[in-house]
Amino acid sequence: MREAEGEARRYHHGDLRRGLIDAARQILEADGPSALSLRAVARQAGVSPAAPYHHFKDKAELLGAVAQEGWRALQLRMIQAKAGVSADERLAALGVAYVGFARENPALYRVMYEAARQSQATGSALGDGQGATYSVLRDTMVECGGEPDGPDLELAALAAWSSAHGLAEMAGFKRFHALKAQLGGETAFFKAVLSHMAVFPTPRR
Amino acid sequence: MREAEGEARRYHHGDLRRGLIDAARQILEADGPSALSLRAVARQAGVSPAAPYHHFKDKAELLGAVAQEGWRALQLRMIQAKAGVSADERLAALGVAYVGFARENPALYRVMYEAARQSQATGSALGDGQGATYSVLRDTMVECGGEPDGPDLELAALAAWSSAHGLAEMAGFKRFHALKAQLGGETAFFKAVLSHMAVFPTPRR
DNA sequence: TGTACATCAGTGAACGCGCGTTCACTGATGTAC
DNA sequence: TGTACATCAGTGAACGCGCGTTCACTGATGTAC
Repeated sequence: MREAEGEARRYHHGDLRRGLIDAARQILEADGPSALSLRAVARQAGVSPAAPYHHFKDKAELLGAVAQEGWRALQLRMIQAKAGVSADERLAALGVAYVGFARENPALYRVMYEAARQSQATGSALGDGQGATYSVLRDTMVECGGEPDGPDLELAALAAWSSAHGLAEMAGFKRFHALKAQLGGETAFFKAVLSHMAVFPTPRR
Repeated sequence: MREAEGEARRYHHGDLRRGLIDAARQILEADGPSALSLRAVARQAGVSPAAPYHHFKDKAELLGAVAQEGWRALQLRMIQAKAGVSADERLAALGVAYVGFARENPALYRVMYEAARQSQATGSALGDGQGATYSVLRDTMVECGGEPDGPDLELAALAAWSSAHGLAEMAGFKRFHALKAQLGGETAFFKAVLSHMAVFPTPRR
């Protein structure tokens, strides 16, 4: 399908920039990162292959925008997750939120890291979504009693971030399906694994 | 350059299968996974684009072989790392070995996981290098006092595997360069981060 | 040891494909008077 | 309110490219006698 809605096709799209980013996400969800070409995005948005160039300098810039929105969404989800949770459960909540997001949007998640690596390689920080998201974790660690600005806080934050990222990537492997089922679902599974990582303290009940 | 050695060019390569896999690794090291096309591999091996088809069914099979060798190498490195190390330091040694390998061969490491995901998606287990490597970790956990075959062992092994994988992916970000330098090098850095993860017990000195 | 021949492992040209990007263009919109 | 015109946001055709794969071929190798 070329159009999401039955609306009459207009020569001017209205907000094609938005439309292109949405189209990219639809492609990611449906066919994964390898299907994400500029032409495919234009096709999905119902527009000619040249149209995107009025809104993005090149393919990299479009992908960067998609990634940036992804980081922003993850960040918001983490902020929501920690709201109203007691200090000793806050980090665990953050971890579950992080891994949950990554598992629900695996292709987008991949693109987010690809963009972060890319923007580091090219030196362009173009809206450092990864940095802002990482800050949410570090701030939370301080709230939960971490010594601010010491190497120990940084180490703990990196350990937590790594653990969550690693789990997000591993959770997709069939090898762990049985374990997941045994524990009664994704969320319980995430909690259980995270509770084995010292940086995600979970009060044992 | 088309030939690595000054040896006279022979019509028959001798062991082109080997040569192609080596060529692939050279490309990975030099230009990363995105440069890894069948044609590029043939070029690097000094052979026509059609030649690889006498040794591999298609591109996926070649990449699978490269990945398989990578998993095997990682496995050996882990086995070496744990040899002759006392039980209470064995897991930490394994973690350092794992992360070290991934950091020294980042492009190969990426291809290894790509292949693992792929072979899971297509159902073909074609030499499950990831499985064998994971087993080294799980076996080590049992040696170090884990209850065999319980869900707890599986959880701990997954937690450790995730942590190491996550750290391997994060260690490349500039964000952590200062911390790495502060701790005095890669290995010390890996040890420090891993020691924050409960599943990698490190005796504090 | 020499020769005929089957088999193996290469070649090189060609295929169709989808890609990112550019270009001259045109239809729609908004603003000045 | 109507009209001229600049600007904006599209079109569609074309570019060159590298890709994976196939094909008919040929040079090299090894085996039977």
